[in-house]
Amino acid sequence: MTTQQKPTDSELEILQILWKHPTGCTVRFVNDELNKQRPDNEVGYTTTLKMMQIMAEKQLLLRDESQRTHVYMVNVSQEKMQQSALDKVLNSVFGGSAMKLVMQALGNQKTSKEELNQIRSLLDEIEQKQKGGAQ
Amino acid sequence: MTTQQKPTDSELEILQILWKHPTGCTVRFVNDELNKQRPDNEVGYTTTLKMMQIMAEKQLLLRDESQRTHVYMVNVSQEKMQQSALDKVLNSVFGGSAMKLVMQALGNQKTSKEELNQIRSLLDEIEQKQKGGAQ
DNA sequence: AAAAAAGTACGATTTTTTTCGTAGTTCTAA
DNA sequence: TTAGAACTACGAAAAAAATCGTACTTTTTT
Repeated sequence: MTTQQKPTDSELEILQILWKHPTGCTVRFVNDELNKQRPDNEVGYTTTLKMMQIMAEKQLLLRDESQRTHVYMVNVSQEKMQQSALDKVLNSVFGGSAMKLVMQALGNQKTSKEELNQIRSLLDEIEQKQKGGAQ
Repeated sequence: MTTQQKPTDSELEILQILWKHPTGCTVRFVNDELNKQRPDNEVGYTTTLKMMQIMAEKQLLLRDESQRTHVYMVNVSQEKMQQSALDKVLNSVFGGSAMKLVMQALGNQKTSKEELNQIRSLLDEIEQKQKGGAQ
């Protein structure tokens, strides 16, 4: 039943922009942002348009057509996508071990003391939940 | 600098098997494993063969042709691939925040108490390194 | 030693993803 | 009120990835 939403890489690129602007964006805006990020290898307006139309078909986006200039809004939660992307990486390169993934992510990133503590808090929280929460 | 190796999804599927058998595998073996994992949607022998040949060209694999039945060995470290896969996810869905990634990974996975402690140790270690290590 | 089995090579097809041109519409400004 | 700018729709080309068929060679079996 899990209707595996599986955005492609360039869909993801677009989604990212939309997530930052949850109130909705025009194609023009997204296209500009996109090309800001990749000043080499620019992409044409109609390319982005087509992309977003397809994404709307797939229900990844919603489209407000009440104005001439359509406004698109993201229709999938970032969390959900994060989780599914994570799952994929987990299974494809970490052999399913979340631990290893976390270790690697922590090990190779510069993480501030503050962030480290934040993670510690999370660990405590998880442990609490497991203790009390039962089952 | 980093000659970004970027295996495709099905290349990754093959790499995974090879990582589990670092001494080398025949095409036949890999193909069988592959189809074990996806009993629906099986893939033909020559498909896998072709795939692995291409991967050898790309230097993802090494090939021992001394025997008639060629033996392939993985030629990229799992760590490197893990890191690059992680980077990709990091940038494509987590807006570059390793923290968020870790939090999400920990939050949504069942993590044993032992593992949690293991992570705590890692945190300590990182902190130590940052304190003393300097430079 | 002939037939069958197991391999490799390689071109070609199919499928998926990305990109864009063109046509037609609506809005804007001179 | 007309030229140009900004949009959308849509088909289709281009590029990338995945799959397979066929021909040919070497082993194995009988």
